[in-house]
Amino acid sequence: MNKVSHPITLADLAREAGVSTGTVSRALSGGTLVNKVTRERIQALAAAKNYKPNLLARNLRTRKTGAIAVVIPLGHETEQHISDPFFTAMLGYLADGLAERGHDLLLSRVIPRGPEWIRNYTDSGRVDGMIVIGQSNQSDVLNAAAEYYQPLVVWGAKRSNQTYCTVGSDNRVGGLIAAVHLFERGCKKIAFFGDPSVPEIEQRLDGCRAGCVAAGYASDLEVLPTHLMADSAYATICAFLDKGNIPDGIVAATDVIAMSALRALSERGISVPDQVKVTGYDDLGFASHTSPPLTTVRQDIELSACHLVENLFKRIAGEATESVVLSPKLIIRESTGGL
Amino acid sequence: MNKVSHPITLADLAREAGVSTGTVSRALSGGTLVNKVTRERIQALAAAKNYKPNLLARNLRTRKTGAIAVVIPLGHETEQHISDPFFTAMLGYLADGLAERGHDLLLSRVIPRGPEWIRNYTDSGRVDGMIVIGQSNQSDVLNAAAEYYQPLVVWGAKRSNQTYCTVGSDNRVGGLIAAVHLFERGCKKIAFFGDPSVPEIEQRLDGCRAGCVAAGYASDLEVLPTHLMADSAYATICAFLDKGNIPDGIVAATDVIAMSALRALSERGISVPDQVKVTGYDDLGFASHTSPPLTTVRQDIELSACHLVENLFKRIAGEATESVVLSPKLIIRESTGGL
DNA sequence: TTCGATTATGCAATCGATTGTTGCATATCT
DNA sequence: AGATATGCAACAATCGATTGCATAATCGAA
Repeated sequence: MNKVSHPITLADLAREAGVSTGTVSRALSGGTLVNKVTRERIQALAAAKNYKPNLLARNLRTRKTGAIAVVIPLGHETEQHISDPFFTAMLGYLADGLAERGHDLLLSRVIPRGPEWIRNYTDSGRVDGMIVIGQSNQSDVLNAAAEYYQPLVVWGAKRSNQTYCTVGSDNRVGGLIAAVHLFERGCKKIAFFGDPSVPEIEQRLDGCRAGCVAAGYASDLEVLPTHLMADSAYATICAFLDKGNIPDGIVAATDVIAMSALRALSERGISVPDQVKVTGYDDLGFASHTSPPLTTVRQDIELSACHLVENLFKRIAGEATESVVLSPKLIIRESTGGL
Repeated sequence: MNKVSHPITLADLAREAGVSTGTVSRALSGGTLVNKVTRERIQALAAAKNYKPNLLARNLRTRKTGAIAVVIPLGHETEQHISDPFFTAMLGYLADGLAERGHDLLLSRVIPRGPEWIRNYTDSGRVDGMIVIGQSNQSDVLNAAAEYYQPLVVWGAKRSNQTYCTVGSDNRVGGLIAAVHLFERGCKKIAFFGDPSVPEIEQRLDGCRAGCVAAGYASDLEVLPTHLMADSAYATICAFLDKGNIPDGIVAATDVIAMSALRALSERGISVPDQVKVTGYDDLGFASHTSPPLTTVRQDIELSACHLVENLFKRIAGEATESVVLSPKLIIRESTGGL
C-alpha cells in the first residue's frame, strides 16, 4: 500500500476509459450529453476505482465551495472560550441546519486586531457565505463588509446604524419579563447578576430596570458584575452572599450564572424558591435539570439557528432579507415557585 | 458599490503594477528573489487594494489546505445530536488547538450509510487531515482508511484489532474506580444507569462489574439502560425510582444522566448523598455546579483534544504515532459525601 | 571593452475539474 | 444519392495562484 498514493483523478479515469476528461466529467455529472453506454461504463469504472472529485479544483472552477464560515469574534471577551455552552449549542444547531442543505461548516475563532480579518473569509474564495456569532465590538467592520459582501448574517442585537442583517432576540424584553415575573411572585428586593459591559447583557439589565419601574419598585436595582464563566461567577456570587446582603429575587444574565447562584445559595442553606427566587437566561439544555429546575428566559437557539441559515441562503441567492428579532419567552420552573 | 464585485486577483495586481503574476506572487511571499524596491511597491499596492489570495487556487497548487476535518459519525445513535455537551466541549477545545496551529476546522456530522463516506474527506483534497470523534460502529471503515490515509486520528477506546491511531480514556478503569468509590463510601446496593449498547458505555459497565467483584459484592449489579439525552434519561429514571426499588449508590454512565438522576431524586425527597450516592462520568463544566456538586470520573477533554491535535500533526508530518490511553480520574464532590 | 557571475523578471506549465465550441460520424429526409 | 439534422465526444480555455526554467539586465573584474 503506497503511503503517499495520490487519490485518483479525472484524468486517470479518462485514460483508463480511453476517452477525454471532459467526457468523464459529463458522464459523472449525469447529463444526457454522453451516450448511455459510455456513461454507464464510466460510472461503473469510477465507482470501482473509488473516485472522488477533488473539491478544490471543482470549487475553483465553479466558484462554489459548499462551505459556510461560522466565525466567533472575541473582541473584548478574550476570556471567553468557544466551549461556552451558549456558543456550542448554537454551533450544534447551525451544523445541523447547514448539513441539511448540504453545506459544511468552517469554524473559526477570531481575535480581531484590525479591520482586515473579515477579508480572510469574504475574499478568500473558501466559503460561500459567513455567519458571525456575536458582533462583539466589530460593528464597524461588519458594516463595511456588508457593503461589498452579500452572503453575511450576524447573530446579535439589532442596532440602529446597522446595514448588515442580524438575527437576535430582544434582550431588553427578556430582562423585563424576568423582573416582572419576580415581582409578581412577591419579590421585594431583587438583584441583577451579570457584566453590563457585554452589549447583550447591558440590554438585559436595561430591560430589568424598566421592569422595576413598571412594578413601582422604589430602591435602586442592585447590580453584581460577574464573568460569564461558571467558576469565576461562582466565586463572585459567594463573596456577595457572604456579605449578608441577600436579595429575595435574582435576575441572572445567563443560565451559567444562574446555575452558579443556585449552587452558592444551596451551600448556604438558603432555600430556592422559598427564600430567594432565581431566573436565568438562555434556557440551555441543563436549565431544566438543575435543582430546583431553573425558571429562565428562553432564547430559542434552535429557531435562531434556523433563521440564520435561512437568511444566509436567501442572501446567497441574491434575495433581500429582513433582520429578525425574536421574542424571548419566560419558561417558568421551580426556581421561582413553578407554575 | 458593485454587488457582485469579484475580489481582486493576482493578475489584477500584476497588470496594475506592470509586472507578471509570478513576480507579484514572489514579492508577496516575501522571498528575496525580487528586487527590494519592486517588492515593497507591490506589497504596498496589495495592502492598499486589500488583496487576499484565493485560497482554493493556492491550495490546489500547493496541495495544502490549512483545514482539518472534524467528523462525528453517528452510526447507531441517530438520536444523538452534535449539540451533545460532550461533543461540543471537545469541539471547542479542538477548535482552539487547531487555531493555535493556524488551521481551520471543517465540521461535519455524518450518518454512515456505506463505507464510502470517509473518502469524501480523505480523497477530496479539501483538508490536510481528519479527526474522527467516536468510532461508533465504523471500525472497519476506519481500519480501511488508515491503510491509505495517514493523517487520521480517532477519539475513542483502543481495541485490539485496530490499525488506526486513537486517543481515548480507559473506560473500564473509569467504571471501576467509580464503583469502588461507592463501596468505600458504604454503599451496599448499587445500580448502573446507561445504555451498554454504546461501546464506551459497555466498557464502563464492564469496569463497574469488575469493581463489584473486587469489593466482594454479592448480588448482581442492577443495570438501567437509558438514552444519552437528558429528557429521555430523566423519564426512564423516574419510572425506575417510582417502582420503589431504590439503590443506595448509582454509577451513571455520563454526567448528563447523573444530572437527570439528581433531579429525579431531589424531586422525590431522596437526599443525596445521605440516602443515595451518585457518580457521573466526563466532568463536564456543569458537574461542579449541580446541587449537590457531582462526584464524577473525569475524562480530561482538554488534554485529549491536545493529544488528538498533536498526534494528527505528527502524522501529517509523516512521523509515527502511538495511540494514547488516558487514565480517568475520580473527582470527589458532594454527591458521594465530599472529601 | 568584454566576459562571466549574479540578480531580477517574464514565460509557461501545473494543480484537477468544468464547460463552450467544434468536428466527425451517423441518422433522417427529400 | 445528396443535403441537412442530430448525437457524441474531443479540444481547449478557464478558475487563480505557484514555481521551474529561461532570459534579460546589471555589475564587477580583467
